[in-house]
Amino acid sequence: MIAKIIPLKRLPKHIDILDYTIPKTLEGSLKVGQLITIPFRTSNIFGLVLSIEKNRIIQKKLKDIIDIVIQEPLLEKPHIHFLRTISSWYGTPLGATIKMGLPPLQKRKSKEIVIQQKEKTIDKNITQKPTYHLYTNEEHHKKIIETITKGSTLFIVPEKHDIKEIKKLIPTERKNDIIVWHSTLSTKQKFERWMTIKNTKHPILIGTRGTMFLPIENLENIILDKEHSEHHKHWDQAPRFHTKDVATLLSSIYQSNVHLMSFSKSAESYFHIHKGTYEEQPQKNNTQKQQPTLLSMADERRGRNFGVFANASEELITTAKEDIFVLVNRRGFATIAGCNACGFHETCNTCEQPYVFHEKTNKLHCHYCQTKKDLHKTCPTCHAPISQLKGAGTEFVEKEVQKLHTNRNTHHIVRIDGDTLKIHLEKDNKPRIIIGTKKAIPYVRFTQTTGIIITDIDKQLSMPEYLAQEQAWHTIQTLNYKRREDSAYYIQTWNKRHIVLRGIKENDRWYRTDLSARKKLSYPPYTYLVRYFYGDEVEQSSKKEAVKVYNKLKIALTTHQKDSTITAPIAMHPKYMRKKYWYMITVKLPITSWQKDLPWINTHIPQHWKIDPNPISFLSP
DNA sequence: AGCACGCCGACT
DNA sequence: GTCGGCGTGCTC
Repeated sequence: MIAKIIPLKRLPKHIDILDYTIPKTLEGSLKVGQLITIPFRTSNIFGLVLSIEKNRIIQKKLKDIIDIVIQEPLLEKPHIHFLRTISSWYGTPLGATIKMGLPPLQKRKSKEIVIQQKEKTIDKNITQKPTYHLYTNEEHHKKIIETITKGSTLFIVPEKHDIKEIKKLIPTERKNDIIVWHSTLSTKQKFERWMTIKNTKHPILIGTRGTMFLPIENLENIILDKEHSEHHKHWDQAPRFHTKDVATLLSSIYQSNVHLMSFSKSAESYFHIHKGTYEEQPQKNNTQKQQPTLLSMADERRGRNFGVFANASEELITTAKEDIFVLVNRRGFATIAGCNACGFHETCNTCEQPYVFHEKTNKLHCHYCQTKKDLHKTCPTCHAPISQLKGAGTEFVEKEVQKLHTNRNTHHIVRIDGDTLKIHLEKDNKPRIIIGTKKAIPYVRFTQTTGIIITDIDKQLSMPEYLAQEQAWHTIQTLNYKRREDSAYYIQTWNKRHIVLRGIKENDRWYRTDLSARKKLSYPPYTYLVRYFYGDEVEQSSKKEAVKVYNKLKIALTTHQKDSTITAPIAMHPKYMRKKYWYMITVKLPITSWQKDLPWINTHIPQHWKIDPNPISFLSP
């Protein structure tokens, strides 16, 4: 008798399943899903039993399985099937993917794994449509959670700090079933919690995206909260998955109900609700909070105000009795040195990213390839003096706030952005003015914040990304959701008539416009997008490789008559990153068949390429 | 990926 | 005759 074994070791994709002979002594006790030890090359390693085959002719000499580590299988068959699908979608080696569903394994510690046998429940065999819940306040949010938290439930939140908020909303009688999971747990905690999950009948698992790989059998409900958030995508490293795609797969395997919820509906969900692929839970008459006030910067200039803040914003800052939050866009767009006369701005020669001006060194910095350059005094094209372009960064805005507060000392003025390494907040009762990027939002005390200002929404709105508008929309809605009812909320803009800003008054307007633009360009949600990218130290080699794979893929797609389109290789943005030049190819698959098309296309992609299905960015990694 | 194997050139 | 450097190919 032989067995197919998945070696639990980081190995290349093509050696994911190996055959071993089953020694007579283990014949009766070997089971699918068991953790075993196998000889591999010169040492013994862990392996997982994938299948047992009784009548197969053995062609070549195979090695014997050494021993069974734990009698009770670590993973159930459906869970192995789930992880194999993940491996085929995201091109991750099977052994490494299986490990995502297992506890941290150490040779000595593995003896401590104790698994109680659980009785099997009968499959329901009906998969319902995903249900959508839009909530307008935390009370409403809590009510929804109370009605759907039945049996074993998986809560996926976009970020770690969202976990404690959900914990508060779980009905009291179910609080004992809560198990929290996130990537920063220690090895010991992960080990213990993995066993608790395995041995709890109806757990309520709350965690970030990695929680979806844990072994919850008979999963009844999958809930994705803040469904609009870009943090639902694991873009960082392989497998580059989106929680929505993984949730759909889980629900098809366990026949679980999928619930999507948010206070700000994603365009994708809007599309699915109207198409009927999602069922929207009817809204009770929940009062909507008043939307933000738009402040036209063009009008301010006409009124001879040339500052960063509109007059109303300035008044808010100078008269504040409690906290104020000033949201400024990302640093990269902050202090770009350029010419106000002709629009010239300095870009890095290697990666084509705009340079960022740093006052400390008085030089231009490229934060992608770490190069520095002296600042031109005058514009090389039109000889006008070079200045810092409008749309100031957090540092600059902080200085402006300090100016407004000279000799006052009523507030702590705190800057929180991607550069701030340690966030230091004084514990005293003195009010704060926080100047920060989106990263600062979790540190804002919304119950004592009486004013919110977004200084430069325009930069976000004009980014060359198909999701840029949507992200701006959700940022606006997030602050509106979190803010105190009686607080002031200002958005400064140069373009009051921008479609996103018009959407503030006519809710559906932005959704419809943005979706029709996406339809014209065959972008998601009308197609399923997959990006493949490749990096090389030599730019020409990277480009050549991309062209080669593109041609190969194009032939494969046409000969197999796949209903998919492919775009010619383009440089990524930034194209030089981590000492490599990056090129990419994108493929658009039909939304009805991507699940089976994706693994097929992946087989045409060479080893060292990165596979990124359902990306949140079109140009950037 | 990581390791063994083998081919070849240099050196005791 | 032996040591070691690196290119090739396999892992059950």
